[in-house]
Amino acid sequence: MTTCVKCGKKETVMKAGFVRGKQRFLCKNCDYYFTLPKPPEKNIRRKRHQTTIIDIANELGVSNSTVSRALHNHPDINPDTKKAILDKAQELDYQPNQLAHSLVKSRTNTVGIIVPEFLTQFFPNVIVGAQKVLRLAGYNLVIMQSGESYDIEVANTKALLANRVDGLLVSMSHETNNYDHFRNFEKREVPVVYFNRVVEELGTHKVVANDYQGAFAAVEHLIQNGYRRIAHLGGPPNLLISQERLRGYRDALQKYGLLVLPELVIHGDFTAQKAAIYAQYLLDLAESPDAIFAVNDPTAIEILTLAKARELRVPQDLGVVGFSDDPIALYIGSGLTTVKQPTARMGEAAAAMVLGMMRGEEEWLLPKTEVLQAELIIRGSSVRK
Amino acid sequence: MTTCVKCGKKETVMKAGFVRGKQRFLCKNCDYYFTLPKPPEKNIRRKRHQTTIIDIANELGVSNSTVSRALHNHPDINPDTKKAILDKAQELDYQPNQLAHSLVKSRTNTVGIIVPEFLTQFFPNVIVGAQKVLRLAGYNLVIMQSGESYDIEVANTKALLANRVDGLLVSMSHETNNYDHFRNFEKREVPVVYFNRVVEELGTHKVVANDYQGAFAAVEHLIQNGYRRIAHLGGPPNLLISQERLRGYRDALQKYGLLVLPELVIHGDFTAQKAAIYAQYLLDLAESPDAIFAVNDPTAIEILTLAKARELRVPQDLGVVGFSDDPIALYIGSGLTTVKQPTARMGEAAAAMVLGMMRGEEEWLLPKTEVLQAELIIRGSSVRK
DNA sequence: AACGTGTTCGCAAACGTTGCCGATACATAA
DNA sequence: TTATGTATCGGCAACGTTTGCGAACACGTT
Repeated sequence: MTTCVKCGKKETVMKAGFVRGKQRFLCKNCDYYFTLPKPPEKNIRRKRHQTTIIDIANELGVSNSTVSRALHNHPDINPDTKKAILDKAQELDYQPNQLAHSLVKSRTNTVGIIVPEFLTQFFPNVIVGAQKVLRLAGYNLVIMQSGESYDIEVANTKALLANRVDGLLVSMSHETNNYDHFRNFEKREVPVVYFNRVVEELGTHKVVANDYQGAFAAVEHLIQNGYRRIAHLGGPPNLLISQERLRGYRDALQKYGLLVLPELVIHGDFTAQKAAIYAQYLLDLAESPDAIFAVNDPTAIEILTLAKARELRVPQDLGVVGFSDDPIALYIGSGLTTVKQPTARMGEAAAAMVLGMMRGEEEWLLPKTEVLQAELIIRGSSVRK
Repeated sequence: MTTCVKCGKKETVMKAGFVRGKQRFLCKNCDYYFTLPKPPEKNIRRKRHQTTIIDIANELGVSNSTVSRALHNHPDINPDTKKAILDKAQELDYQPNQLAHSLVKSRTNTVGIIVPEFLTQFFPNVIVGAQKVLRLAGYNLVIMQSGESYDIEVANTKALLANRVDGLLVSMSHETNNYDHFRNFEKREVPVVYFNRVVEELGTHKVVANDYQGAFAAVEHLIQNGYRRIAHLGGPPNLLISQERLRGYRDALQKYGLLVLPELVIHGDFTAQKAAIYAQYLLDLAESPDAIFAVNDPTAIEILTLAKARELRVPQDLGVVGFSDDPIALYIGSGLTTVKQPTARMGEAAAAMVLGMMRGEEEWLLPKTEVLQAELIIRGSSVRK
C-alpha cells in the first residue's frame, strides 16, 4: 500500500476516490487527503534548455542583473567583469530571448505588414522598400498576406495584435468592407499606416500614389492619340484608389468635351478572372469602346489577351492603358502603356511614417496623407500614328 | 528637512553627497545612508494598459488561474463561471498576450521563412503555399527576405532565433557560403527545411524540384529542334540547384553525342545584371552558341532582350530556354520555353515537412529529401521547324 | 453526524529579462 | 578625520501567462 506523505505510516492510509483521474488517498491518522505526485519520468528526454542570462551568472558567480548590464553597455559595470561575461556568453552560445525582453519592455521592435496578394510585383516591391527603412531603424518586419480574403485579414490582425507588434502597415483586401479589426489597433494606440488600398472612411495616416493625376494623364494620352470611346475597367468602389482613378478618367474626358458613358464604366475587383469577364462584356457591346483604361496591369493584360484572341489590332483597333508598370508590361506585345507608381518609395514612406508615429514625434500626431507622384509610361499599346 | 527612513527622526538627518544625480542623506542616529525614492509622478500619463487576465480576475473576484482555465477549455471549471469570464473578457476587449504565453510554454507557434528575393514570382508563390498549410495547422508564418545578401540573411536568422520560432524554412541567398547561422538552429533542435536553394554539404531536410530532369528535358528538346551548339548560363556553383541543372545539361548533350564545351558553360548568380554581362560574352564568342539554356527566367529574358538588340532572330538564329515559368515567360515575344516548377506545392511540401518535424513524428526523424516533378513548357523561343 | 467521493477554485512557482534601489568599497576633498 | 563622490554589484519586483497540487466545498450515503 501507499505511505502517508505526512506521518509516513502505511496502515492508516486508505483510498479516497479520484481527483483529476488520479487516485486520492486519506490518512486516517493525520486526517489528511493527498494524491501521489507523478513519477519523475526520467526516461523522457529532458526538454532542451536554452542557455539563459542566469546560466552565465551562475557560471561566473555574479548576479543576473550584472550579466544584463554587461550585455547592454550599461555604465555601471567593471570592464573586466564585462569582458568575462561576454566571453562566457560566447562560450555558452547565448542567444537573448526576445520574448522575455519584449514582455518586460512591452515593446517588440516589430512592425507588421499585411498585403492582399503576391501575384503582382507591386506588393513585394513595397515590402522591400519598407523593410529597408525599418531594418535601419532596428525594427523587424513581419509580413502577412490575406490572399484578398477578409477572414484571413482579420485572422492576421488578431495574430499581430496578440504578438504585440509596435506598428502596422496595411493594404486591405478587396473584400474588406468592415474596418473594426483595424480599429482595434487604434484602440490600443498601436500606430497604423494604410497604403495603396485605403478608404476615406478611416481618417488615418495614409500613403498613396497620385492616382488621380496618373489616371488623368493616361486618359488624356488616349484622347490625344485619337481614341474617343474610352472605357474604364475599374476597381472595387469602396477603395479610394478606385475612386481616384475613376475621377481622373472622368475629368480627362470632360476636359476634352467627351461624355462619360455609364455603360463604359465597370467596377471589377483587381483579379484577372473578373477582368476577363468584364473585358468580354465591353468588347461585346454593340458600340464597343476603341480604348480601355484599366485599373491595373493584370486587368490590362487580360484585355490584351482577349483582343489578340478576337484578332483586334492593338493599338489600331483598341488602345489599352494599365496601371502599376508591372514587369510584364514591358515585355508584352509591343509594350503596355501604364502608369508607373513608385512602389519601393511607397514602402519607404509608409515605414518612415509608422516609425515617426511609434517614436511619438509631434509631426505625426495628426493623421496625414502622403501622396507620391505617378508617371505615365508610354509604350506600344496606345500610340497610333 | 528630511526624515530618516529608519528611525523617522529629522534632527539627525543631513545631506551626504549625491549618488546617480540624486541627493543622498545620512542619518547620524542610525548611521544609515539613503536616497529619497522618486515621487509618484502622478501627472505623467499612465502607460496604456492592455487588459490582462488579471483584470478580468479582479473584476469578477476570481483568481487568474480560473480565468486562464476558462479561456482554454480546461475541465476544472464551472460552466457558469466560465460563461461569466468569457463575457467579461468580451466586454473588456481582452486580447491574449502571445509573448507571455510563448515564454511560459517555450513555444511560439510561429515558423519563419527566409527567401532571397521578391523580384520573381517564384518565392511569393512558395510562400502562399506554405502559409496555407501552416495556417490550417495553427501556425503563423513570419516572412523575411535577405535580398540576396549574406549579411542580411545572418541578421534574419538571428532575429528569428531570438524570437524563438518553432521551425524555419529557408532558401538561401546566392552569396551564402558559410552555413553556421543555420547550424545554430539544429544546435537548438529547431527544425529547418531547406527548399529550392539547398546545398549538399548540409545533410538536412530538403524540398527541391527535379532540376536534373527538367534541365535534361529542356536541353534534349533543344537538340531535337536542331540546335547543336548549346550554351548554359548557370547559377552559383555551390548550390545544388545549379549543380543539378548543369548535370542535366551535360547528360543530355552526352546522350546525343555532343561535346560539353567549357567555354559554353558560365556560372552566374541568378541576377539579371550578371546575366546580361555573361550573355553578351556568349554571343560575342567567335563561335557563338545557337541556343542557350538559362538557369532561370530572368536570365533567359535578358538573353532575349539582348538578342533583339542584336537583331538575332529567335528561335531561328538563337534558341532560348529558361527555368521557373515566370508569368512573363508566357507573354514575352512568342513565348519563352521554360521548365515549370510546382511553386505552391513546394511551399506546401516544405511546410508539411517542418510541421511533421515540429511534432516530432517518427517519419521525419532522419533527413529526407522530397523531389517534386518539373515540367517542360514549350513555347516559341525554342521551336524552329 | 460522519463518511466517501467528486467538483471547483486558489496559491505559487515557473518562463527569461529589465531596472530601480540599496549596499559596499574605495577615492578624494575639506 | 570627516564629508562627499564614484564605481560596482546584488536583491527583488515587475511583465502576463500556464499549471501542478492542495484545499475548500457540495452532495449523496451510511
